[in-house]
Amino acid sequence: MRYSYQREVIKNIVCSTKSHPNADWVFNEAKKKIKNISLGTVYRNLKILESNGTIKSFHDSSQVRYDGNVEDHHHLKCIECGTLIDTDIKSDYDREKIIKNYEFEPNDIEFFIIGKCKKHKTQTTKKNKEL
Amino acid sequence: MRYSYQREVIKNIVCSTKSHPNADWVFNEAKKKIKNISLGTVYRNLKILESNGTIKSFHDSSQVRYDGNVEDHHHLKCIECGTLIDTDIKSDYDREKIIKNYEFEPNDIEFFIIGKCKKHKTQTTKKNKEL
DNA sequence: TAGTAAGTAGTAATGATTCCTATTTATATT
DNA sequence: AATATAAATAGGAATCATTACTACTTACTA
Repeated sequence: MRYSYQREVIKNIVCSTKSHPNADWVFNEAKKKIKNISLGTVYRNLKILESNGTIKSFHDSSQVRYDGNVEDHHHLKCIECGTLIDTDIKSDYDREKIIKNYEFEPNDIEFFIIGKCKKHKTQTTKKNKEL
Repeated sequence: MRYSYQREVIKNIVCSTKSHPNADWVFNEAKKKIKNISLGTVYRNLKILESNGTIKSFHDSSQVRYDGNVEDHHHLKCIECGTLIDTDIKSDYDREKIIKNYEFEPNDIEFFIIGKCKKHKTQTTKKNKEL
């Protein structure tokens, strides 16, 4: 693959944030470095970087989000503000059972814990914790 | 809420299939019963039925899919053909750890096992099973 | 240092979903 | 039963994320 400055910039943007940005956010950041970069270039390179294994992606409601952290990890998602929080949570499932019962070859999992973040959790929950 | 024949038809369509349909599929099925039903009506009623708790929804790449099975269950998703298979798999995570370490109030999880279905799994996997 | 194929900018097209509005309809009230 | 009215609908326009297209530019090769 040929070198491209645009791709280099895009990679650095995604890999230096923990904000799980979408293409549009990356595009706006990239414009700060390359005034006339095009949105199509951003989309194309995000895909290339993903297929490279340089970054990861996941679907968040109607958008694709990118993650420079390629280590195996899962996310907490706040239903109030949409914030995605990195965790070191391991999720567990019975791999052998899936292979056996469903004749399915599992490769990967998509796992999100949906709820309310620190800022948005209810008083009730806070109280319950204290009880 | 006022009765609507359109909503009744839409509910029955979603609740009588295990195909995890998107709005467009439901629309086409509904047209068989109501020739001039509009796509907007389908979208609106799917949302209503979901907020009702009558059906569930989840995001599958760029689309929303609906599920008439409201029991707690997870899905296997084939990367080759996109098929979504219902399972009775339980996924496990450390709820207390999330509350404590991340000050997060978990309500729900989204869990997909990604891989290859019976029709598309590799010979390698089949062999490995036999070893 | 020129040739060429990969990459880009800019813009048009697409596909899923939502929005808008005039018309229709379920239902509550005479 | 006839009427009023607010909710629901059909049909089409608008939106938003993403992809496709194409003429131009650029990294790399010989």
